[in-house]
Amino acid sequence: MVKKPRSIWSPDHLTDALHREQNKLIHLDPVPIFKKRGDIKPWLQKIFFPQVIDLVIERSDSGKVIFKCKSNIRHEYKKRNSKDKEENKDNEPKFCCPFRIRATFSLKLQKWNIVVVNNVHSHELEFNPTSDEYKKFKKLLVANNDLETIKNFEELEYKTKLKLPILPQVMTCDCGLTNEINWFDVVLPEPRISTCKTTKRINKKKKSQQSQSHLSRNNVIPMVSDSLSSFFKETQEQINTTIQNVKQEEQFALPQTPMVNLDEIDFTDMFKTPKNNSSSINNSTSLKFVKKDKESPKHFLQHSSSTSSLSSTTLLETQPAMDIAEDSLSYNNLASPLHLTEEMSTDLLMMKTTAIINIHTPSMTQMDMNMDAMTTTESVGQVCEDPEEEESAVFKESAWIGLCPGLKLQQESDNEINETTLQPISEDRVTDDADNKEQLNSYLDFLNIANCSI
Amino acid sequence: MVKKPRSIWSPDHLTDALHREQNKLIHLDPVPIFKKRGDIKPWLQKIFFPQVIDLVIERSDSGKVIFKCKSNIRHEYKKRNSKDKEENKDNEPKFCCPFRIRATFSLKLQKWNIVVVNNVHSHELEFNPTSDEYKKFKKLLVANNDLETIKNFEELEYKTKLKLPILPQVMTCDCGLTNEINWFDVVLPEPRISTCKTTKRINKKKKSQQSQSHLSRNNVIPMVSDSLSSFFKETQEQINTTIQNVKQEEQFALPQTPMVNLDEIDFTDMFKTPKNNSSSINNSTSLKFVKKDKESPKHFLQHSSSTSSLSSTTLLETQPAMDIAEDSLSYNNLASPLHLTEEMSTDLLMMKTTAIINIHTPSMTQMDMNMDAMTTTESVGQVCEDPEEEESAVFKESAWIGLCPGLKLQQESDNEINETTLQPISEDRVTDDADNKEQLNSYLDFLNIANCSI
DNA sequence: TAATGGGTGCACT
DNA sequence: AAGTGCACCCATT
Ligand SMILES: [Zn+2]
Ligand SMILES: [Zn+2]
Repeated sequence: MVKKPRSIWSPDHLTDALHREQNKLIHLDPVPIFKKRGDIKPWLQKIFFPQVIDLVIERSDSGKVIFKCKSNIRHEYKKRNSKDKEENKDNEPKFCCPFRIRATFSLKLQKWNIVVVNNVHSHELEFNPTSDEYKKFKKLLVANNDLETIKNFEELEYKTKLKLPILPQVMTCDCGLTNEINWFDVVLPEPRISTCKTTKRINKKKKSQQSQSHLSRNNVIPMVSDSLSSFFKETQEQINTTIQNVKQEEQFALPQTPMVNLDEIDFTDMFKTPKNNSSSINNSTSLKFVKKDKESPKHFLQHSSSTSSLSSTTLLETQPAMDIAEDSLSYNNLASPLHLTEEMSTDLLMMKTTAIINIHTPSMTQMDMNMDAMTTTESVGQVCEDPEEEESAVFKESAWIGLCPGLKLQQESDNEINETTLQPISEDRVTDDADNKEQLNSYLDFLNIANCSI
Repeated sequence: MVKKPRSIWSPDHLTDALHREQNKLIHLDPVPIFKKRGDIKPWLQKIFFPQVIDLVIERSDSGKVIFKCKSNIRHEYKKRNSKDKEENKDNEPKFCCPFRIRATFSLKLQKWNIVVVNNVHSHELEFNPTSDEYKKFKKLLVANNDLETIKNFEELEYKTKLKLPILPQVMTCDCGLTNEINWFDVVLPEPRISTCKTTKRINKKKKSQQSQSHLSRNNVIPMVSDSLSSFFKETQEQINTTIQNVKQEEQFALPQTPMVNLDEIDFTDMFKTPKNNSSSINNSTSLKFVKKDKESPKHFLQHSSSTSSLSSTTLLETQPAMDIAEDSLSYNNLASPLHLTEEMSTDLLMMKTTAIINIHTPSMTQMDMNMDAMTTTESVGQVCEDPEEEESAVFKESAWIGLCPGLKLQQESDNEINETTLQPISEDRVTDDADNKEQLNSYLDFLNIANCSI
């Protein structure tokens, strides 16, 4: 049983936390002292509505409150498919988003601890000012005469109406390093998701078409940034470790932490196709890391809001990458170096930051991710399999799977790819060199499959 | 879409209704005038606790209340399997009993109508005086100072403790014909069920062993009575039709209704093996019906509590019967006459009644029955099947199926039989003649498969 | 509360 | 990320 890694974030930097820690528990700290357990939900809503997450209570008792996303399956489904009711009724998916927030009362500390348990979603996120939860929330704000918050949410509603950016907002901090860090002009909040049910099978031939159509929607950080960022995992882990130490030892110390200077990365041969055998995955990267002093790693993490959280589409079209995925689903670093084109370098420069680049490739479908998370549990079961056939596909089952009854993992076939409902980002900005592009795709496949979160 | 047949029963004869009408809607009439919808549940509990059915509300609003069996999956499961918790947690079935009672407020009639919607269960029924629902119910009785009911339930508890018969009770009626009708000395309430999850696959060779072990438990009406009773379906239907008419036309008229006089049944060649082709199933039986005047059919039905509701075990071991089942799952009468041994005749005489004999062969497993009920709905879906394989088993899905996520119908194999958790009744009391026995078994198989409810 | 079916928030157990 | 009893919803017809 593998324990999920923990991270600790201030609620003030929730945006960052949610975008970075897709595979970690997110402990929110500090949090207010709640007098009643009923006070928790409004507080969470105050910080999660702007994250376009509509919370409801799943279960609660005197010592625990479990929050989840409000089910909007009906609306979503209707929106997508207003006709063919009879036929669709059966296919209508259950709402099975695994995102949870757990609030538990610690008797020892006499306070409520709040943890984001599963920071992924099975659905698109959108701010819905007409939702019941939001209406109730606003009523409460009025009742509490919380004018400041009311004003903020009126602004949020206004922005939503005008299709202005919602999530993109400067994260202010008193460290003096925040100013240059800002969001790129993302218009709509990006789903940090892929979904189990909205994962569609499309013919591989349609891929470029799809990319094209999606390209025009958002103006986003090019994919290469995400790809590149996958190289920094090791560094990030070192930093995280250090941060934990700092937290425990001395809050404001400035430890010697390995930092990445992009100028010093060795870009030679970066686009070589990755080897097909999984044993090579664990090799170290060819990146050279340089230490950069006089930077607080804590600040560093907190200011990473400049990175894009936009998810790239899942592109499982090349066989090598798929083989790797099947053999070894790991978060290890890449075996081979990545080749950077001039344009990529430009993109990197545009970021004007030495921050570690976050990658949010919802590479696996949501269910894949659940499957991955599942391995941290001990439960093993059979789902949807004839008990007679022992050699038929048996896969581990978790409570998450249980949320989507009737769901079955799809097996890849050669001429199909999984396309999620995510907006793919502009592939063509990466390079015009066909060869390089193919190699890049191979890499992206791998990155997607490995679900790197650096 | 086939509509489920309706039946109308007085709550005073609920025992009969539940034992007879396994495949019909049971409209309870008359029912009290309920002032609040909250009054419905206590009233239902008052009459359903003695039926060993522990009701809870599934869903309610101002215009309807849906009741279902209280989930006791935890207890049941623990009882059966107290160790291996970790492993069992995954296999632990969801509670999926299809039994429902629907109370709807009729605006037109300004009254609540109560209908038993699906009179089958996926679990054993047992009276549990320690259940929460029962405790709450008793508190309410005390609060209402309902001494009579309190006394009755104390008696019920007392009987339960001493393992005395609970359900067997004389149905009193002012018609003067009730006295001779009584329950046989059944000690424990018999489950009118088989269950989806407790259906076990055992080797056919163990069958006689199983029968033997079960034989000693209960003293019950021999199986032949049930078998014989299947001949009376047509009559029953005529009676039912007549009853409907009587109800509508003249409540206390004494119409000329076909009645069965057992002395006049032609028992010749009764044990011939049924023909294998389904077309013969619809033939009329060779029974001779004699009309018996001066009997109210209404009374007749109401006094049927003398019949046994004990379910026989599922014996799908003979191929002919199975073929019939596959070809045509119907409620039609038997094609061939049934042969009665002397002992059977004695058994029949023991019943001392001309009441129609009820047959409650939970022949199909619970899920089979659900599947059958399913055909009354329009929903068709795929469950647990790879969408890629079009030729793989696809079966209709209903809401009931949905109650048991991950459940899959089992297909019969030649050397296996389905044994339910039901207590099989004494096969060897029927006859010692091996030939006859085999023929009888064939018949029983058919009866089981046809799930006759006469 | 036209009748009838189902989803789901959430606190009790 | 307890399972479920129950009620406030909404859906279709
Ligand atoms: Zn979600
Ligand atoms: Zn039941």
